[in-house]
Amino acid sequence: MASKIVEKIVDAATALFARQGYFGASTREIAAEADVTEPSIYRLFLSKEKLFNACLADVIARSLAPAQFQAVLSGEEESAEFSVLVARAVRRWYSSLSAQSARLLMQAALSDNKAWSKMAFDPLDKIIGILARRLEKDMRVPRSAATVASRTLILALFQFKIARHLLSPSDGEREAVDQTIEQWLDGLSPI
Amino acid sequence: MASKIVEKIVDAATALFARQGYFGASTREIAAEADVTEPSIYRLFLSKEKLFNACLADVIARSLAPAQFQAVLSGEEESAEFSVLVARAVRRWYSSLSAQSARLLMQAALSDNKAWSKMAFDPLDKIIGILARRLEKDMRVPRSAATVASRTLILALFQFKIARHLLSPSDGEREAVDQTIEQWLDGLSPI
Amino acid sequence: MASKIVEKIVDAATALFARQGYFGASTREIAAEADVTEPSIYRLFLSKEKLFNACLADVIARSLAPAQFQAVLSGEEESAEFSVLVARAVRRWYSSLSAQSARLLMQAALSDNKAWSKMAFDPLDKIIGILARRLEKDMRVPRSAATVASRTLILALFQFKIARHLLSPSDGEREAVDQTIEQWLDGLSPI
Amino acid sequence: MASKIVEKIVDAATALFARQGYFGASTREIAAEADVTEPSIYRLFLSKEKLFNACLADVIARSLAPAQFQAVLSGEEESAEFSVLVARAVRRWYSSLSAQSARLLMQAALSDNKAWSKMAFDPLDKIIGILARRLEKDMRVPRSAATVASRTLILALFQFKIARHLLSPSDGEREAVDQTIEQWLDGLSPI
DNA sequence: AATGAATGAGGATTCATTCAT
DNA sequence: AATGAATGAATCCTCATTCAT
Repeated sequence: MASKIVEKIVDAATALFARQGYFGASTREIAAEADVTEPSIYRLFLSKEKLFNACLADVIARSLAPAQFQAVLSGEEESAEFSVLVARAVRRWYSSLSAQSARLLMQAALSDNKAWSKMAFDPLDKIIGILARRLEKDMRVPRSAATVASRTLILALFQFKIARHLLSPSDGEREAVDQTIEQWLDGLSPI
Repeated sequence: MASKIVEKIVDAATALFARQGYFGASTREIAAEADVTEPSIYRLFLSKEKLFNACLADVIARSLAPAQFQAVLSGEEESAEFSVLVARAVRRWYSSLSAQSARLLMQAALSDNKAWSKMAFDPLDKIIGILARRLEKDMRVPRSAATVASRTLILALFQFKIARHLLSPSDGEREAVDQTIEQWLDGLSPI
Repeated sequence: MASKIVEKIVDAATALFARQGYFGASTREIAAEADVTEPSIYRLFLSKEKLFNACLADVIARSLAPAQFQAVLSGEEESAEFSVLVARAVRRWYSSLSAQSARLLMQAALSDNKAWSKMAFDPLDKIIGILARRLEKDMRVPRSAATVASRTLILALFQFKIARHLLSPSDGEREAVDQTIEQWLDGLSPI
Repeated sequence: MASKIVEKIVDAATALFARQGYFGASTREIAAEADVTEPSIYRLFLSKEKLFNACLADVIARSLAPAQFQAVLSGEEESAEFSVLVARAVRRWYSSLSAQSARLLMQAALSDNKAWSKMAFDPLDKIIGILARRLEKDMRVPRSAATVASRTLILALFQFKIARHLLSPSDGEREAVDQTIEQWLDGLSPI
């Protein structure tokens, strides 16, 4: 299992990068956390930058995959009501995203590295786009309004994922998110 | 004017911390950017941590001050319609917040330092609370729903401030925000 | 053919050592250049030092072999004039020495390792000695003068081999060397 | 005396670079030898490369300065015989060059860095040129022959400086060099 | 009040070498 | 015989911080 060590390193690095940022996490720390020597990291990832890249790609691949969102939205079960489908898709997207992943994405987004911030926001952008198109089609909301609405929901939830423990520490996350989605659906005004 | 140099340092440090994070910005860089020597920084701020603290406090003081938000909301001009007041307050809060400030706040929020993330989210939390209480009172929205709604708007706008150039590079920021607020007001369902 | 790989390694290592010196050339580079794995190098040469030794020995064996110089000098064709023989011997010695070999020898000569610098200069010393003895015998030049003269020619040519492209980049190497030898022969003053 | 430390570092570095080459001498060693901390080196020289550069420039400036050679050659004392002037100039040039300097120059010459090998050979080239022009003028030796002759002498002596202890360990350096120059002068054939 | 010089600790990265397989 | 993975030590260099002046 050669990939076992790759996984160990990516996991450790993701955790540390998410918590301390790119510059705050040292390769030494990462190696220690992954129970691996530093040169092993360099053999497998060549540089700290590329390791960060790998973590970012991993997080993106395993979380908010737009394709999956699309799939859930266009629902096999055509019978289901529109609002139910949307709620389900958004909820799944949200819960596929661990707090740690969200933090790593945000670290990437804030970094000086253009490629990384693009990588981080791209999936959000795609999700927003998919959702907007669906609103446009099914609720006859004008495109621009649909985009604004989608953006509001997705950005709010993304930010909430990062900040929840500070903004509503007592409430359950599940309920808070459900309420947010529901309320948002209620507010959608078909024309 | 001893405070002239304090200001220069805080400005330079804020810019660098916002862009590169706490660990990514070195005191050397900061000193160079502020056109000051490193020991001057230490004389005035004692440590890098305390300098970051000062930047954070400065940003918070000059941006999203909850007191101001409260003031605008409770409006001197009582005659004004509720929705107009809310829109105005939110818009002012949003535009008081430079992209750089938002990024610094986010850097603080993401940092391992509990005090900093608390400092960063506290004003958001306060704004959300103020807005929610107003919704409750004036629109007779139940407290819980009011909080959810307020949170959605504020978090979405905050995130948008950071990400705008990546999420809707073509649109004007002004319009996008106005639309977001308007739409949100439309969706508010009084009971 | 186990020796095929030995050869590949020695060739690659010689090239790299000649260009970058002992410390400047890494075993990794050498392995890559030789298209071989690093452990193979260690199996065959035991250490980097011993590999350098092997390269040095190889270069010495294949270039400025004093025995050959001696052979040419004492010439099978006894009839040939003395100066012709000398010119031929020196020219052959010179052209047996590639620029790369000369550089490797110089790297060895400059190294802190006494054994290596001795190894590098030994053949030069032998060539000088042989040439001097011949001058003494055939031209009745006193031993000391003969040594001085021989040393001048050999050292100049050796240095020229290393520096030619910087010292007379336009001229052909062949002509420059021939001229040098000729002129030197002309200057020899029999007593 | 801010320059005291610069001098200490350059001296230590020159010694180590001359003996062990650019890659063989570590900044740690250099710092220890100079009785200075590593960061001090970096404050003053910015990088190891630039430190080497400084050493090289220093050696060149203090040794084989062509201008000085020229001055001696064109001699204030016009009365002096040509051969005496030449001998004196060459002897001075030779003795201005410590063995350590010669080794550093050779290390530079052998390095992969084009700029360094050029820097190292440039003064030799200049000396050769000056000497050749003088031969041409005063001894009516054709230019090409003059260059060849000058090159032979200078390269031989330069190489001898590096190798003497290995090539004529018993003789005094002084005598060996004097003999070389004398013999060379004898061999010069005016036309 | 201000600065140039200094420093110990640590940063990322690569080294020569060895061990399983 | 050959290789991919591993490792401890060292590489160059920068950090936050302090000390004289």
